[in-house]
Amino acid sequence: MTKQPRLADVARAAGVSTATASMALNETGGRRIGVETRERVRAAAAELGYRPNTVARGLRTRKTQMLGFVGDDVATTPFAGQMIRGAHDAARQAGYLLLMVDTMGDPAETGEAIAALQDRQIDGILLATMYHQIVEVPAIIGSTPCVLLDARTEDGSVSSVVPDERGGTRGALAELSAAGHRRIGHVTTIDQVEAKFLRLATWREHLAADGVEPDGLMAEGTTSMSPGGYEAAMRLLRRPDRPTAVFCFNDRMAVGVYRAAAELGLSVPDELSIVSYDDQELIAPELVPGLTSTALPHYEMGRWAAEELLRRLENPEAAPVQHLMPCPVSRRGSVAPPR
Amino acid sequence: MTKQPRLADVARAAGVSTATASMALNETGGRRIGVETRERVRAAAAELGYRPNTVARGLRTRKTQMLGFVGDDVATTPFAGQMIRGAHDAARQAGYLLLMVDTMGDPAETGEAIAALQDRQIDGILLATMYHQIVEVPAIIGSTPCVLLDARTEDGSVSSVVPDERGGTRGALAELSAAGHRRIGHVTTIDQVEAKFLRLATWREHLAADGVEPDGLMAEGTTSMSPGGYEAAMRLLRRPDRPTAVFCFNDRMAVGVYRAAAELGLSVPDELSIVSYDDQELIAPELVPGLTSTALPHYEMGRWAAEELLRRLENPEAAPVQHLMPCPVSRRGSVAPPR
DNA sequence: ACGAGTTGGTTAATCGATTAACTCATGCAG
DNA sequence: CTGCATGAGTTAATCGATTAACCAACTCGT
Repeated sequence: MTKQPRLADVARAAGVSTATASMALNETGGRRIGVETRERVRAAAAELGYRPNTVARGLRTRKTQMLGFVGDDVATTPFAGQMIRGAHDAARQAGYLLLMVDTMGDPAETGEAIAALQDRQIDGILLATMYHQIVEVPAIIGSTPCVLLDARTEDGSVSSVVPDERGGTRGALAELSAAGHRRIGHVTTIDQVEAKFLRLATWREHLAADGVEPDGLMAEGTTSMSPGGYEAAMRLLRRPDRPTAVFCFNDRMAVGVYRAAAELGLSVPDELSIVSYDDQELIAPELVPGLTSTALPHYEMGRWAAEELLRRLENPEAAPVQHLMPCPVSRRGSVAPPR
Repeated sequence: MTKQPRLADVARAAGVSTATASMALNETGGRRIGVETRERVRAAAAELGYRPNTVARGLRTRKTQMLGFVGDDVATTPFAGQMIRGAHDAARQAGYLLLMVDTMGDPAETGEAIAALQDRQIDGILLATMYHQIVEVPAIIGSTPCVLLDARTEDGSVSSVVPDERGGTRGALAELSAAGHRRIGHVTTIDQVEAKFLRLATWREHLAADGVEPDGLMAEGTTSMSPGGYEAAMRLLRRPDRPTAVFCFNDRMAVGVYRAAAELGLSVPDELSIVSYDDQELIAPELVPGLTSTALPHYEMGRWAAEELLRRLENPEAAPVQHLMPCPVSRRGSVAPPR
């Protein structure tokens, strides 16, 4: 295979200068280039199979058509893939590619990662965390356009997208209320994370709006099937005044709740309705009965973040946007009217 | 913040030419640069916070310190993350970054992805598939160095790494044999994939070596908990001469086998031992009892592939290597001696 | 028929490094 | 005292595009 043709080769083949060739191919330079010439250049480029060298172009224009994706743990969470994919799809549609770095949650590593990306002249950075949290943007990011994914800053100085936890929680609880439940329990995590606070607060509000006292209706555990979800559910369900339905912090804990219910002889959903959060592919649809669960919109968040970043590249002066992505409920068989 | 310093700025600050500055910083050009000068340049660079512009360097050297990672489905499989992470870690350690593209399994898209990566002058390409298969390398790849990840070619003309399915299967079966099982059933998938063929063949060999007839000991189903694993297991376990142990194609199907066993009143592991493949984080350790399962070494394969690719960049003439990555067994509670 | 606009290009500078080729002392053998 | 290494840098070309600044030839309005 001979060497890749350069712009100069195309220009020569079309009998014009490289300047003309460049302008013809890029539709740039206004009305300068005649229709017939443009066609000739196009034909020559197609004939030679010319592909512009993005590195050379990048050097001149300072734009590389690459976006940096910095994640704090790409591998171990099952959600990461969807976030990356969303960002990837949006980027690719616009002709951009994603340059990925995983920092394993190490702040020093994050700084180096951002620097490494900047060295490569990426056009912008997506800063992703693997669960919803409040972060500070590293100073090194400087004036590089940046959007936060599944995270936000305290002051809202940077565009960001996070799941609408309150809306998602209301959606899950609405499933229970619609079925007639009032005494709705909550099995939550001991981890002090943003998602916990928001889901817990929304659950409290929901009960309050319904005139129900939350005392004795909440139990905490580690974020795990067992002992976390299981033991918390046991504490909740062994009470004489046990709830008729439970809202779980997430699907993994919900597995423990199923187990506890089975052990106590409570059939789901007839004697105990269950709703949850996360809608994990390997869990929610596979439980018997299927678990009604609110999905975290990772794909959509990834997509939105990349689109927002691209928008900011066009228009760097636009005010930052804090976006709440809706969390849709996947309705399955774990909800029924209370007995 | 003022503009990034260029090499020329460093050179001026150190009172030398850019050529000298470049050679001093890169340890290149042999003994040309005096010790004292080198130090002076180094100090100036550090002082100014100089970082070389990789785009400019790439244009000149035709090396971008970037590797392309082309996956056929980055998002939907839970394994992808580990593969990416392995490749990422190896690349990063060597100063490389990963440029990712997901083709969603579309061959046309794959071609475009490779072209897009080549336009960006990536130094090499990792071609990953999300499950072990035999592929052809797209012609467009030309002379770009390339390593296959979780795939191989028919003719072995390209370096590749795939899981050692036979070794992994022998490992799983050895757990059962060591416990004293001889009539070992196999629940496998109807999908005609490489993994199925290899695991099935190895299981047959294992039985043959033990003088056991495989008739009636195998059942197929879709690759799912239910109906796949469940129904296949039911067919196998309802027979009067049912096996005392089952080797499952993967963890998802094993969940169905657990369910079938429970339904038939067979306790695991006392009345039925179970081993499986994949060792999925959300499944194998969470079942009760924990499922003994052979892990697919995705992280290690990703790492090996990137390392091999980097080796080939150094030495493009080296003969291609077909690597089999060992699959270690995670021992849990699902195996006991037959009654 | 002359200056002012268009049209449709071309020339050459530039982006920021790397590196081949050259220069200029010095040292030293013969 | 000539001539050839050797050491330590410098000059300038180069990678492959983009684009600001020019330029020549026409078209018109007055």
